Amino acid sequence: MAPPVTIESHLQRKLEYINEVIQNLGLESALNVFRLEIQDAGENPRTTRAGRIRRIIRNGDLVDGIADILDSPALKTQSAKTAIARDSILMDRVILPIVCTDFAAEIQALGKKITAPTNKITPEDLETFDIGALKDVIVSEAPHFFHVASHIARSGRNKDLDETTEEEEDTSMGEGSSGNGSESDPDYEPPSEEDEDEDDLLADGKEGKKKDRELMVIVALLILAMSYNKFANFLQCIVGYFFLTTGVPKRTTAVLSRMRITVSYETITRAVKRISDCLAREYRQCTKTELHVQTWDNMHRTYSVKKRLLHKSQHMSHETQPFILFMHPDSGLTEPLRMHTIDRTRATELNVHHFLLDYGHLKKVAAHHAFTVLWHKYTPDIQRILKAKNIPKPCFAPVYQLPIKKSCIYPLPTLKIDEGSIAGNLTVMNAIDKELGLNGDFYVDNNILQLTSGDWLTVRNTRKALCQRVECRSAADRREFVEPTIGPFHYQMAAQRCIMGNYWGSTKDISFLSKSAGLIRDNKVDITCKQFQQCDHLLNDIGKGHVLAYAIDFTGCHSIDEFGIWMKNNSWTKFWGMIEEIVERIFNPTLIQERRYEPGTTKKKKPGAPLALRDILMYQKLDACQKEGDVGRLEKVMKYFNVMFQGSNQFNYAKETIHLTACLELMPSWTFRESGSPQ
DNA sequence: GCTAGAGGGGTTATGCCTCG
DNA sequence: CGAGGCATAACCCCTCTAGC
Repeated sequence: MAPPVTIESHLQRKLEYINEVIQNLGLESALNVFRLEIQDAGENPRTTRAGRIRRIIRNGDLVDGIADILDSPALKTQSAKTAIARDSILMDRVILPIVCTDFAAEIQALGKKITAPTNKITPEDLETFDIGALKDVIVSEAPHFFHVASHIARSGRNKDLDETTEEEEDTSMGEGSSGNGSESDPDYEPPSEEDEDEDDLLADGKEGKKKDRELMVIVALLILAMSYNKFANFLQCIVGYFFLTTGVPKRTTAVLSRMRITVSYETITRAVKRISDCLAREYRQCTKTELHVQTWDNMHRTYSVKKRLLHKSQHMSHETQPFILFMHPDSGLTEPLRMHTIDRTRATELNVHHFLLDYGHLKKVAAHHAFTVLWHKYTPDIQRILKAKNIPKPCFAPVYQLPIKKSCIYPLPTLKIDEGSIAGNLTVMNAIDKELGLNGDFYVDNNILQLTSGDWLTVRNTRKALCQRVECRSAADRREFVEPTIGPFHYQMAAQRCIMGNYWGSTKDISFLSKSAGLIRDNKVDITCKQFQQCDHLLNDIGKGHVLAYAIDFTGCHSIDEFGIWMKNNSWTKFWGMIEEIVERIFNPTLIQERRYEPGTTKKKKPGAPLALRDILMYQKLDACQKEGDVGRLEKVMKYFNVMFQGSNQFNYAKETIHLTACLELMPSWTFRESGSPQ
């Protein structure tokens, strides 16, 4: 079939012809001829030919010669590759050593590129860590090995790796190592298909849980690289840092470091020290020029230490943990605040009308939250009735929404100071200034307003400390530049405590929170609200339950199933009317009174589910507007809790809410009181 | 029944050795 | 020559048990 070979034929055709001739002789490949010669030389060592071959092997020409043969265009044909791959002696004795030498060189070269000396590592290395970038390094430094490893892990199947023509070793290795991979071999195909099925199953069944074979290959290669060179520890360093920061026990790290999945524990601590030094330098630099908020809070720990006391007994340790907060670079808030942006004297204008509640707004928000509860339970039904009327899903328009950006937080070294006292607070402020390398004169000279933050105790003590200093001579000593502000999170905690205190009650009454907590066997929740998250979940769940209960009550249904049927057969007007009715009931004082007392008497009926629902809906709103960054709504809902705090024993919060209202509405030269969303 | 101390589990710091 | 890892000291905490 093929054209006859003549002297003018193309070189490729000539080589193919030689190949054909060798195969017709039953010798399979040119390399096989060479192998037979070596064998022959072994059997008849006294011949001159054997001596020549020994010399070739001794001089190292053999490897070069084989490599030349492998590089020859003749071996680009599939039949030649198959011939080599099938020749086990040739594979084991000749090709494998050549290939392995190349692979070792690749891995060593790779090792030089991924070092991360732990006393040179920087925070940027951690931030910019990207497994994709590591893969790029691997592909550029160890392309052949990566190719082979991908083949073994069968991660590169879908890519057209088989089309590559530049490396014969790999293709032959790949086929050779996966069981003489030719089409005729029956052992080869079935596992492949089975494997593929498993892959599909994984992809269908568990979304996002598919095996990341490429990642496995990358990690395997990086571990191999570390076996040559312990300094090739980039990935291991990152993993180790992750372990240390997530509280993995040292013994676990020790085990994994033996497998070179991480570096050793000592190395990790060195890296952590180095990183903390870097960060300290960074925040010291940034605090001089950028807007930042100094936050601190106290930590009480009980120590049971023998050595530090004469008698072994528990003692309380008071420590303070300061933080520095920077705004996100994109938020546009990087300039420090200046002194003239606030006018403290305007606080005297504070009047009772600043605390009047906007009931219309609160009702609207409550209706929205009640709607959300029903939406989550009856989404298809509500969607259907919305579609029938062709109206969009009601959503609450933000009042004044700030863009939510992640701020940058640096923890400062923990101070052995109790900030519970006024003097302690001053000490904390001085210690922070010392840590940052700033002093009072810096703020005064640059006309900078320094924000501090914390819980209400911190804020109160800071302010009292400032009051004590009012007689100092210089502005720097008076610390006039300090403006304490509160974090809404502590506000929410106080609101939670207040609600819990109001409705905790006894375990005997079904409408009290303690009964509900007991019913679901939630023993982490208590009246002190030590477990914020648990209490949060309980309040939200009870809020949902109350909304549903009200809805069932209003529609005259007797069970939740009946209400489900009602939801299927109603109109939008009836549905929304029901929600408005619920809100009206919980916000109307007359209706509440009627519910609370027996008609015409002062005898109390069962206490306040409507009030509890109202407070919980307001609490949910407080939570939601914090999450959405809606300062306008926050301001309105804070007034609701302000009134509540005034009647509670949360004295600090009662007082500070008033102060906060002045801070928000009167003192600054800017305002949050725009109507509607700024965008 | 109480208590001191042994002993084991665990963490952190540091000196020293090895190896790239 | 310096980074990484090992061995070890120092320390804390908890539990168990012998001895009173």
